[in-house]
Amino acid sequence: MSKITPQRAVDLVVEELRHRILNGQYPIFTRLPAERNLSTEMGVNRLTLRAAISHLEAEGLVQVHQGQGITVCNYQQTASLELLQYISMEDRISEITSLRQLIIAEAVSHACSNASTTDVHRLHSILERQTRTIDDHDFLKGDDHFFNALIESSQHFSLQLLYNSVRRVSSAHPEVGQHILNNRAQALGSYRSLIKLISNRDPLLAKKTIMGHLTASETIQVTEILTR
Amino acid sequence: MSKITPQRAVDLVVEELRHRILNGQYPIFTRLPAERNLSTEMGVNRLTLRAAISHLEAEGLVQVHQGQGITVCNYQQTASLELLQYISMEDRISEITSLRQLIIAEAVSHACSNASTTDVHRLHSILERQTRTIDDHDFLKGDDHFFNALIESSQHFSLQLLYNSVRRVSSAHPEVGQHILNNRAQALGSYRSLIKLISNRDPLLAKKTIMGHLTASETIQVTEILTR
DNA sequence: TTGGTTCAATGGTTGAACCAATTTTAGGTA
DNA sequence: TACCTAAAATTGGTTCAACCATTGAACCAA
Repeated sequence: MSKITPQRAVDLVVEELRHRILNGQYPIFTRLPAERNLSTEMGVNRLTLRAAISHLEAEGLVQVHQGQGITVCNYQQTASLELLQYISMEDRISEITSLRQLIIAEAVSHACSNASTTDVHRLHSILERQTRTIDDHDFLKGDDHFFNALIESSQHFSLQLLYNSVRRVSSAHPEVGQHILNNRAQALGSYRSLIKLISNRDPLLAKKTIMGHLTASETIQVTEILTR
Repeated sequence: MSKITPQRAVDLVVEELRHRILNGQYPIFTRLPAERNLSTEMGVNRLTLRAAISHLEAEGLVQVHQGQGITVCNYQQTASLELLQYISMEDRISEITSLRQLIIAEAVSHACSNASTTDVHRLHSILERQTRTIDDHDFLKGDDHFFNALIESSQHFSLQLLYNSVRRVSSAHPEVGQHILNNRAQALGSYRSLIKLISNRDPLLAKKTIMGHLTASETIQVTEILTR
């Protein structure tokens, strides 16, 4: 059960400022109001505002220079994937799902080389549990669990970190989760397929299969693997 | 010319704490010393320490709960790619280069559909300039410039953000840049190839070419395109 | 044992003050 | 007028001391 902690003042300030920046209220390369003015306007102490600025700095949204002020970054070139959590994706949902696909393909490919038999068993047991999961929320948690386990078994640290961002972005945009729920059967099928591909231990074939770049003969081969 | 600003106290604290966390001096799931003690130990005011904590929180390294303390996150599951800037990559350099490759493949594929003729001209002119660039540092800047332009022309916002992280990680690890410099001719050749693939406007073929997943007939086709 | 109260520890916030870097302004000089 | 310089104003950086809010543990009473 998640605890509902009333947000800290600093969090509210972070959200408000982020919102203003992403809305263009504080355009790129312009300066924010001076700390003293901004803190007064937002009804918090200057130090609270500064903690918020420190946070936004870490997100790549602003840059601070003593004596010069706080400048809005061209975040398209400074921010990271984390930014997607906070912007409306609308027609860009496909960007995330395709990115996710890309990551999975790469992860499975590496898992073919690096996954232990324990890893494979773990994936099987998660799949098993998912099969019996009815509740929507639980299913999404299980789905995340599966892919986390998959990526862990690839032993690819960079992919793991990348997937962390994708996961957060996904959960910030309910459409992504809904898409999974709308295709449960397909999801369960893909779990099974991915596990089989990993068990087959052919990195290149796995990648091609997931990305759909197969030749005719490869297609036959894969069909055989998946129906085995 | 980059200005050498003496680091702020808060930056030094951020670096020190990050170092302690990544070194395991503050193990995962354990609590940091209380703010009052930690700030005293580090010789800064509690508020300066708090600004640093706010930064580390944004990086996904710690979690703060009032009355409970500051807890070190299991950053393998909470941090983003940005973390790679701060850890020794050693044998993981290939992870970054392959990730970069993956991004480029996806970007070129999208550029095939979305790049304007202006974009292509721009890529040509960057390539032109790179050909005449001698200085190592300038070459790396041009290289970055080229791929930035490439990814911009893909009009894939998520990829752009992702590439931002990869760029920062790369420049944090000199080996990556050195690898490029050691293969200049190859780099220039790949620029040329990528431009041609984009001009050819075949997303799937471009992707397969870059990822090396080609059939015999496709190989012939690509050879023809690249020598055109 | 259960339930509530108290208390100590910890983070959250505030106000005022002063330091440091930068920009702007005012004045003077050529 | 044009340019340089020094003073002043602006802006972020840091510190101190105090108090608020939440949490967990210890304690006590039913």
